[in-house]
This record gives sequence, C-alpha cells and structure tokens, in this order.
Amino acid sequence: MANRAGVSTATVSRALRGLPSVAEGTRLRIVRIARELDYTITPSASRLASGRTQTIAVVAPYVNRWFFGQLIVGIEEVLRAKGFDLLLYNLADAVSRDRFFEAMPLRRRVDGVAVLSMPLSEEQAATLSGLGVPLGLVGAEVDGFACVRIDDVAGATSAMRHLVMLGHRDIAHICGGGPVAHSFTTPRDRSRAYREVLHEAGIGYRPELEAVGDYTVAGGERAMSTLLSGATRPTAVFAQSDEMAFGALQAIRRSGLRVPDDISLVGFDNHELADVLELTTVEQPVAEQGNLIAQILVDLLESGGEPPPTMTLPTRLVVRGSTRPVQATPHQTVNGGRTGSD
Amino acid sequence: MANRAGVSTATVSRALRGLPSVAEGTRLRIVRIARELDYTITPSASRLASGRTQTIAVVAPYVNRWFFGQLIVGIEEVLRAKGFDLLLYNLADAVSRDRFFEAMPLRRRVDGVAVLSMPLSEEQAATLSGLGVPLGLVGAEVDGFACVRIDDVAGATSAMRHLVMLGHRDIAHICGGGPVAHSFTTPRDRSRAYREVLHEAGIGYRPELEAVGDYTVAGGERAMSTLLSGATRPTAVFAQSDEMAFGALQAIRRSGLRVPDDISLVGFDNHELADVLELTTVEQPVAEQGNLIAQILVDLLESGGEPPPTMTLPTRLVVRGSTRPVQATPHQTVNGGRTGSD
DNA sequence: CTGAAAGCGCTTACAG
DNA sequence: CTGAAAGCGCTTACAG
Repeated sequence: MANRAGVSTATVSRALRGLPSVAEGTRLRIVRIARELDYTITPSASRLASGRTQTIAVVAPYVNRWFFGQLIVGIEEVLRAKGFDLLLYNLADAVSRDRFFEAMPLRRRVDGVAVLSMPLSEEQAATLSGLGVPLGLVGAEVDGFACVRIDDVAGATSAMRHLVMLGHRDIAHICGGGPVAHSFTTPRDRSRAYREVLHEAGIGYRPELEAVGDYTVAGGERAMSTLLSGATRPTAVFAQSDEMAFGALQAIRRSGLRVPDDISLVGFDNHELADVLELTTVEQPVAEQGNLIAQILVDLLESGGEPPPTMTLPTRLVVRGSTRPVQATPHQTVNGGRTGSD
Repeated sequence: MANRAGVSTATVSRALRGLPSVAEGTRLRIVRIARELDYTITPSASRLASGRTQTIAVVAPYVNRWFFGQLIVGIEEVLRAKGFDLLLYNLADAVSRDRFFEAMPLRRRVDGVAVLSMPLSEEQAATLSGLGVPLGLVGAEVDGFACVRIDDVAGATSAMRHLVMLGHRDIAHICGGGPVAHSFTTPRDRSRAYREVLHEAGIGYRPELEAVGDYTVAGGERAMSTLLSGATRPTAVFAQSDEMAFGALQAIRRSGLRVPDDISLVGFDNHELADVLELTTVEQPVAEQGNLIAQILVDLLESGGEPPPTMTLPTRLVVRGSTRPVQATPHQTVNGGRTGSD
C-alpha cells in the first residue's frame, strides 16, 4: 500500500486517520489507492502500537429484556457513529458475574466500560476501577463511575400518589428483589417511595401487602398470586416494572378478577406493550440513557478529564386504563369471610 | 513477567495458552506468578502475532425485539464460554446497512460473523464472503453461510390449518414487509403457507384480506386497522409475528370488537408475553438457534472444514385463548350493510 | 521441554 | 508536510 502510493507507511497511517499534518493532495491520493486496493488498517496492529482499542464493553445482567434492549440500542447507535466497537457481556447470574470478574477478560481489551443496572459488589467495582479506563453506570450513582439514571424515588412516588388520589388504601407492592448493591439502588428507592407515600397518606404499612417479583413476567405473576391468596385483597397494586405488572395482570385475570374493575394496576418503565395492555405506568427515557452514557464515555476518551456529575433524567406518569377510582362498595371481604383490615 | 519467572516470553506464552509442550511444573509456576502480578496477555499483541482475533461479530437488524434478544443471549452464552468476544452491530435501517457494508468495519477484525434474520443483497453477502472468515446465518439458507433456521412454511401452515379447522374462512393475513432478499425468506415463506392452506381448504385468496405490518406492534396495529376498515370483516387473523399480533389485538379491541369472540387471532414466535395475552401462536426455539449458530462458528474456527448442512429446528403450535370456532351466526355484514363476499 | 530471533502491521517521537 | 526507525507485546518456526 505504502510503496504503491509512493509514500511511507507513516504517511499512509496519518492520511487514513485524517491527521491534519498531511498535504491535501497526498491524502486524497492515498485514500483513493486504499479504496482501490480494498486496504484497511489492521486493528490489532493499530491497537498494539497506539495503546487504544477503540472498544467499549457493555456489561449487562440481561440483554433480552425490553429495558436492556433499549439501552443497548441507544449505546450501540452512538458507538457505531463514533467508530467504537461494542463488546457485549451478558451476565445473568451471580456465577457468571463471579467468573467474569475473576477472569476480567476486559483487561487491556477495552477503552471503557458501561455497566447497565447491575448489582456490583465493592470488590467488583474496584476490579473495574483497576482497569484504569473510564467507567459508566446506568441506573445508580457510584463514585468513580460516570452515571446516568432516573430519580427512582420521584418516579415511584408519582405512581403511588396516583393510586392514593384515586382513593385506594389497600395498595400492594410488587418489588424487585436481588442482592442489595450500591450500584443497583432501584429496588430500594422505589420501595422507599412506596412506604413514604403510604405514610404521607396516613396509611399503615403492612408487610403482607408486599411480594418480590425479580423484574420478570413470571416473577410478577408469582408475586401477585401470593398477594391474592393473602387475607387482605388489595384494591390496587404498584409493580416496580411493567414486566412484573404484566405478570400480575395475568395472575389477577386467572383468579377471575378484573383490572381495573377489581384491582387497579400501575407499572414502571412504559414498556412497548404497556399501551397494548392499557397499563398505567411511569415512563422513563431508556434509549436516551443509553445514548448519554455512550456519549459520556466517548467524550471522556477523547478529551480526558473527570467523570461529569450524574445525569438524572425525568420520568412521567402515563395514565391508561389499568387504574380507576376505588369502588364505593369494595369487595373487601375475601377468603371465607375474614375482613380486610385497615 | 518472563524474567520474573526465569523463563522466556515464548514459554510464558505457551504456558498461559495451555499448550501441551510445557513442563507441568513450569506451567504451574508461570500461572501462579501471572496471577500474583495480575498479568494478562495483551489481546492486540496476541492478535497481531497470531492473526486470530477470537472475536465474532453479530450483525442484527434489531436488538431490542424479543426474537433478537433471545438469539443474542443464546449466542453470547456460547461465545463467552469459549472465550470469544462478541462484537455487536445493530443495523436497523437500510442507510445503516449500506454504510456498514461500505465501510466494512469487520475487515481484519473478526474471525467469524453471524447474521441474524436480516435482508442481505447479493452484493452485501459477497462483501461478507470477501472477509474470508466463517459466516453464519439465522433464519434462512444461503450458499456459503452456515445456516440455522426453522421451517417457516411448516410453522405458518400449522397456524393456518388450526384456523381452517375451527371453521374460519374469512382469514386475514398480517404479513411482514421489507425488501425481498435471499437471506430473509421468512415473510415470503409464511405468506406462501397462508395461500397454500387457503387453497387446500378451497377458500379463494382475496388480496384485500392481506396487510403489511413489518413485524412491529405498531405495524400490526396499523395493518389490523386497515383490515377492519375493509368491506369484509375477517373472522380470523394470522399474524406473521407475535408482536404484530399484539398490535392487531389492540386495534381489534379499540374498534370495539373482542378476541376471540368476534375475531380469532394467531401469532408466530411464542413471545414471552404471548401467554399473558392468551395468544395462540407458533413456537420456535430461539435461544437454541443462537446457541447453535455460535457453536457452529466456533467449531468451524477450531477445526476448519466446510459449513455443515443447514439445521432446521422444529416449530410447535401452542393453542391458547385467542382462537375459537367460528360463530354459527357470524356478524358478516359490516360497514353500512355491504355484504362480506366469499 | 525451552529459548533466541524474526516478524506480525501499525504509530509515534524525532529530524528535516 | 514527510520519512526513517524504534517499538508496541505477543506468536511461531527453528534449533537444540
């Protein structure tokens, strides 16, 4: 390539990277010949020589869930436009995660890492820091990471206040489970909002109205079944994610009850199918969070500097058909005559 | 690292890669010291010297749809276990695709490519072949690619026969659109089954009972609205994907009709939410197709040889609540008294 | 079983 | 604006 163009490999390198220190004519000629010869810079050689990999790793606990899919699309879009490769790691279970952090396949392999709504131990976070590359986190705020998130407390509060405003007092809660981690505060934050709104409305907190659903459809269904078999039948349910709400919806229907006639239901995310299922929910901008975290990492790589302050994106309550005012004559008595408490 | 262990870099390289030509004691010592020093082989140097990248590119038209998410999870699982990196490219529109094939960022960068249910022009397929690496394709059969797919004709036939068996004769069809391409025969195959089953049941084919939905919820909704505003109201609908069926369901409900009372509905995929929405559908094993294509590519890289014959995985009709026998007294007359034809 | 040496194909000061 | 040369950190025949 170099001798074909009558220049040194150094000049070819500069021309193809678009460095300003190349004469326009020379550059054009090199670019033309490169095209003719179908010549491309060999990435591994370039990486070895420059020390830059032009690669960002995306580490997610799931890729086949709506929220994560949206996030990944948002990230990929920016990275591709900027010429970065996206390396994907799907770490669904604790075993995968442990193995991953043990082997740390990212070492010397990436210029940055984006962690998506995933519980990280202090030690795992430290391992990532040890990589010495910019780190991004979606969904929480952790020292040393550039963070993009929503205000989970505010979002969940808007959902809960909506139910309270409709007159509901027996409000159940399907929360997300999983290990408590400083990098994944979502379940805790949304749960806090649940309790705070109950408190501000003067409603007592009853643990028997809470069940864990681990953010899946199946988990939401199980949680709702448990709640329906309890002594108090709730008149409303707040689910921490739309997918859990979908499962809850199914459990409610299968038990012969209807939404919203018998039970009002609110989710969280504004999943693509929330509209189809008429689900009232809290919308969050997901692809935008992906765009942002990718943009931040790229900026950090290009211009250096410290991680910017955490960006908190707004949420918005979307009212649909799954919620309505509590009935004047609620079917408070269920399960063989025991009376719903208050 | 090498001098710390008192051996040459060549021996370190061999020991860390687990080559058999290293004394067990030497190997153990090297592995121990590497661990102590937190030493990892630098991938770009290794790649440059060996010519192998240990990387597979996954090229998909969408990553945020259920089908593709499942596929990617299946692929990632195998690749991670085998120590391969997964490079993700999301090429949603024709412009992205053209740019991608123009720049061909994969050149010298990957050891293999998996293309997921994506239309490819002859030229684009040739560009990929020009990479000189093993190529995989999910969803169709193309020369030069290792292929994993289902029998779309058989799957769609089972859906259509189910409707015919229930006595339906006014069966609408929401098909997938998109460019016709030899690498993406799904829409064509499923459409063929639609017509063939009509034919074998002695039902005339009526173009006005077909609408295009491009495999999205929104597209399915639009298609169904169009169908509902036609002269003949169908008593049943076959949608080429569950996501389009979900959209159709919404359109049907919004028009004041009910599934299955007024209209029976069948989808395709067995989407995670098909169960929640009580949708009768054709199940296909998606994650398995991902596992398989990844495994085939890895095998090809490790052992060489020609692409194996196309693997065709089975589908299965899953009957749920969205389909039922056609009504004895169908509401055949709609839209101001015009009579449904036959 | 192990080492010396060449070479993989770039990038980057340095010099002009 | 361009080139010569060193060097990035491995792997791989080759030799022993």
